[in-house]
Amino acid sequence: MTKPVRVRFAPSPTGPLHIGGVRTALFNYLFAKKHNGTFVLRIEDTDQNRYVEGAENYIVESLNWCGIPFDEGVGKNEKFGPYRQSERKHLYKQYADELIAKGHAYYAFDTAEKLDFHRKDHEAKGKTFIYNWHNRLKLNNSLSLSEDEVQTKLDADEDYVIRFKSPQDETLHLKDSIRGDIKIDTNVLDDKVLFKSDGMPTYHLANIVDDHLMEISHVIRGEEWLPSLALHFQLYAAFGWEAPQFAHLPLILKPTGKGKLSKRDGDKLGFPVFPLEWRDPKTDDLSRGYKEDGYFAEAMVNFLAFLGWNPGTEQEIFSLDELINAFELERVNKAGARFDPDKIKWFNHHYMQDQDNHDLALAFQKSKSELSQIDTQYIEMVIALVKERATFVSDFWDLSHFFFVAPSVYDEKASKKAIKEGTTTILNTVKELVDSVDDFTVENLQNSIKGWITSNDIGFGKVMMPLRLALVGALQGPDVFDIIYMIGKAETLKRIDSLIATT
RNA sequence: AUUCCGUUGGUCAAAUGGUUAAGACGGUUGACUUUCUAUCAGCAGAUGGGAGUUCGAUUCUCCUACGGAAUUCCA
Repeated sequence: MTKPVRVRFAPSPTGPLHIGGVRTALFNYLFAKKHNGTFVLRIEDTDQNRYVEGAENYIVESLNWCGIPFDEGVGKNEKFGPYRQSERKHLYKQYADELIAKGHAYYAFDTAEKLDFHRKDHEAKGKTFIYNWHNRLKLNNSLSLSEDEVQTKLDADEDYVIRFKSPQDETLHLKDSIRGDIKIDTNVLDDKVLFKSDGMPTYHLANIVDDHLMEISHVIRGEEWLPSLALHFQLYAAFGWEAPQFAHLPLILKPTGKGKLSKRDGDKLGFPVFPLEWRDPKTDDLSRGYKEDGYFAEAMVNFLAFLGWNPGTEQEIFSLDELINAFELERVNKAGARFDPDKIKWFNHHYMQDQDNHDLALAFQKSKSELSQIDTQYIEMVIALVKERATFVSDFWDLSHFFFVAPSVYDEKASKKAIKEGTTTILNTVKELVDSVDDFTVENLQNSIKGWITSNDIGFGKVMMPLRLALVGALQGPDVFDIIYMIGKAETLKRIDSLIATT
């Protein structure tokens, strides 16, 4: 008796998909998979003016990179195709006509300029202009004009739009899975345009027709659509169709300041808002992407899943499968969530630890010309040592350059802290000790040097700090003995000599 | 201006009509008898305000404040 779950993600190709869109897609995907349903991608390109070259392809690639590919859509399992609304253009007019025939819609001949004038005029008087029962008889449409006049205009090929006839004095009861019941007084609704004079439907009509034709069972979309819900409900009723269930996701807000996260915030605030980088075909501006910035798709997905949803347990790290399993629409929050760039870094650091060292080594090697001649296996061992401190592959060089190149300068502060009276003598002894270790292992090195320190009661700091400075050039990095072992005896002795030479 | 939605520490957030209101990020302190951006441990920090219902409200209702969204022949 329950219908199969079919959800859709329906972006318009007006630019790159931003992080809020990715989250909407993700929640749709999770919901679909959880219920063995189908995740549909539909391209809502009814506004030809805003069409951007490459945006559609970008959307598809982004979903793929995130690991949440669509099951059905453009170029894939086209059972209900086509999936671009521009290619479905011929479908919509008949539905608009049907509404006119049923008395739910009407022709309107008012020009955009005229309406604009009315809006401004009302605004100047502190009122809001609403095209509805209140004033539609004073305007230029098939309700105010005689049948002959209307026919004459239509015959003369005059521009017209088709508007929904919003009822007077009714109370609508809307249902939203996340927000519960919402009551709306129809008197505040306006007669929305359903069909534009350019022959294309508006979002509202196309959306309802397509969701119906594609047998969408649940509409999961952003909260910015909530004000349109009343219209959409009425449209389903006017057609006599069963409406899908609606769920409006909370907005994603800017990390600081006011308002929802917008496409321009990213470069302004220093973090990406797009999954992949995007070059604007018109301006040639490049916007950063999570992928190129070194984020792992799993980390981004995990983070995004927690923006507006949580499992109610203390678990925070979720694989995609675990998310599918745990996801429930009922646990989605109502309030908008602020985007936190720090938290996604934390997720990335976590996922970094799970990455394969060999893969990381290859990525690291590719990113740094200094490493091109170095044995990948050596790089892999280095990564094993520094990974726990890394959030991105791009962190590796700062964390590990001394495994590949001897320090050329010594950090000033560190030198002050590490080099004291007697340091030269100590370093000379360390050299002898290192030199005398025949079986060159971390353990033997440790036993030798630590043993010497303890038995002579010298103090670890006095030895370890200058030694570290000699090897690294600063007071940082992994265990000193690991470093010695990795760079080898000869290089170690050389570096100690270099430091002694400066004192 | 109007309509709708929302409001738990700086941020993400849990929980309940009834003891000290979880946890995470960030912050901070300490430990790791060598560093640290890592790790571990500790600490600080919250139910916007006002009424009402109730024995009791952060939880339910109303008002208010604040925030957000929408009011396009954009989606």
